[in-house]
Amino acid sequence: MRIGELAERSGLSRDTIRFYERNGLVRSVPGSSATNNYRDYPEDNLVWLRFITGAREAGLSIADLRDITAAISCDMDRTEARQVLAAKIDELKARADEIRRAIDFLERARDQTAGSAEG
Amino acid sequence: MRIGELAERSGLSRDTIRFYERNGLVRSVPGSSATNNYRDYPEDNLVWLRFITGAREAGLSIADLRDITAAISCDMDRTEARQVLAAKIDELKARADEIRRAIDFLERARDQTAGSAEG
DNA sequence: AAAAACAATAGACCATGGTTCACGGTTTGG
DNA sequence: CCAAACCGTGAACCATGGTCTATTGTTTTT
Repeated sequence: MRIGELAERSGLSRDTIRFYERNGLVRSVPGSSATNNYRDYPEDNLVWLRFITGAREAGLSIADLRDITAAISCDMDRTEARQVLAAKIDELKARADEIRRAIDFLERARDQTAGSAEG
Repeated sequence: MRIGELAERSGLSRDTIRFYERNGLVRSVPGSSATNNYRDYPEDNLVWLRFITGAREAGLSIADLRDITAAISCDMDRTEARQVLAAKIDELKARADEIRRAIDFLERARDQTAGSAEG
């Protein structure tokens, strides 16, 4: 599909998709037409962009996602790929821990800010 | 304590602390000297900055933390404060969910990138 | 008392992650 | 056929979250 359709269906803007592509997060192939240089974005980009979007919300950087894309696209040998993925998984787990701590802190603070029906 | 000591003991730079202060994340009071305008940073800023640092790693923005600081500093009435805190807690929980999903995805990808001893 | 360290303020600077704009070419709908 | 919508490219622009650099004045240290 062309970029406009991908944008429409992924909910991202054309510009964001192009930005991701420039940074190695999205892959496309030359389109079939000889009269233009429109690119073709394979269907699986839809699933992929859903992951990317979630991963961005999870706090992974563009650089992180470039590495992950390379690892999953077999741009590197299996050993390296697994190392990259393991490293990002660890990063995410560390972030999850920070979040748990922050939630704890905030819940305690909220509970100390007693309700309006307090004595 | 003065900003240098706070920086030293918190592990943040003076500049970062001043930046946080400008943005309402840190509070200080005028120092006791009449000959300068050095500010005094109460001891509890140490605990507070530890939270701030963790919360930043957890993905809360400066704006989020400004709101949280205001809520916890009783700059607003209890009802509003509890609402703010509840909203930030929800935000963090949503992010935690995204992280779980991303970890799932990456672990599956890692496991499909079979080990070097594969067939 | 003079140098070195520290403080406050203001403004410039930087990286990240997009977004917008200007341009020329292509396709598509009426 | 021709305007509207689409595409690719490149560069400018923007907000966020700091960081660095003067500049000026105040302790501390020697």
